[in-house]
Amino acid sequence: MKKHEARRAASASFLLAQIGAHAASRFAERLQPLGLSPPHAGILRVLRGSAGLSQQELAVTLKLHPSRLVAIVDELETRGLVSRRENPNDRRTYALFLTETGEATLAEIGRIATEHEEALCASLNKTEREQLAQLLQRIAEEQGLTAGVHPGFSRMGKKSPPAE
Amino acid sequence: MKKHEARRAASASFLLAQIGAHAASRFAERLQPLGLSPPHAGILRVLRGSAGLSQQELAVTLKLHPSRLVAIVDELETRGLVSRRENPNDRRTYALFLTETGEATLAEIGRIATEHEEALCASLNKTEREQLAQLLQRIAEEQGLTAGVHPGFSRMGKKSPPAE
DNA sequence: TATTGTTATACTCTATAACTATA
DNA sequence: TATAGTTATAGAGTATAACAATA
Repeated sequence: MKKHEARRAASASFLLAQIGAHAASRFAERLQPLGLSPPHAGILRVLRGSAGLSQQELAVTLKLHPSRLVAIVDELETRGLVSRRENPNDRRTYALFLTETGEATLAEIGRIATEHEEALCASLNKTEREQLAQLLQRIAEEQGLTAGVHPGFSRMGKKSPPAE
Repeated sequence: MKKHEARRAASASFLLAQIGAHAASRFAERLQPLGLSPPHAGILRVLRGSAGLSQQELAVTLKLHPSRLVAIVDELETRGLVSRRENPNDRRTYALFLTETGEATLAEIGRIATEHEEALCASLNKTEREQLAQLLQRIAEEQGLTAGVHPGFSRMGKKSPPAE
């Protein structure tokens, strides 16, 4: 079977969807050794910036259904990465905090993210990467995407065996 | 609850995953009025370039499981967009072709894709879009992504109610 | 015996909504 | 009565693998 000759000009939108899915998938793979999924990492990251959030607030921030968030927070708590503290003012809610282990894990995730970025953008030099990031940033803003919130969190499950 | 101040510098990889998921989701929405999903569109597009492919070959090209491809081709055939012709040389296989309706639909998909591209890149001018496309193209090539094959096809189902 | 296309089964995941405790 | 968190149920979707026909 003959291969398509080289690569034809593709639209930016298709390339974005294609590379985006690839990037998300690879990042998830890199996270697997830690037993974490991208949503886990997202929660840890938000919690570093806004400690003490309730699950309700966290669900709104990350646009996750509360029922789904419960399971993820349960896992994070079981692993000792996040702690639920009781709220004296409203005993219905929990205030969520990173534990020390959680912070250490988050640092490790940061290293993984850096490696991931490096691998993904290996074909671009520093200037080009900044150029790319700036263009993407403008698209993200104009499209109304919230910083740090991945629309695909809803579907980025726990285990996605690397096809074949 | 206080909003995060403005948008902090995000990594290119996160932006790619974020915008990529957004782009894929929006494109799927635009396709919905036609009753088609991105995988449907992908098959039609491949078939235009390589008419007469067998399902097996198509499955390999698009990296879809044969069992899944059957269902999608069934739908396309039912809608009269694709026809299965018997292969005299090997009666186990079908040769797949676009029908006239299929070609017309593909043209419509092309218009939709153009609108989509326009909407997604509204914040960039022509030069910037080309710049972006070039950078993305280089990443795609270096990452070994096949032209026209979306890794997320496997997961881009039929109906994904536009969450509010 | 190997391969194409197909069908059937099982499994995973997500959302809906019912439930408990507190406000 | 309304809301936070939780749990249970049901629904959708995918992959695994068994099956029939042909090579």
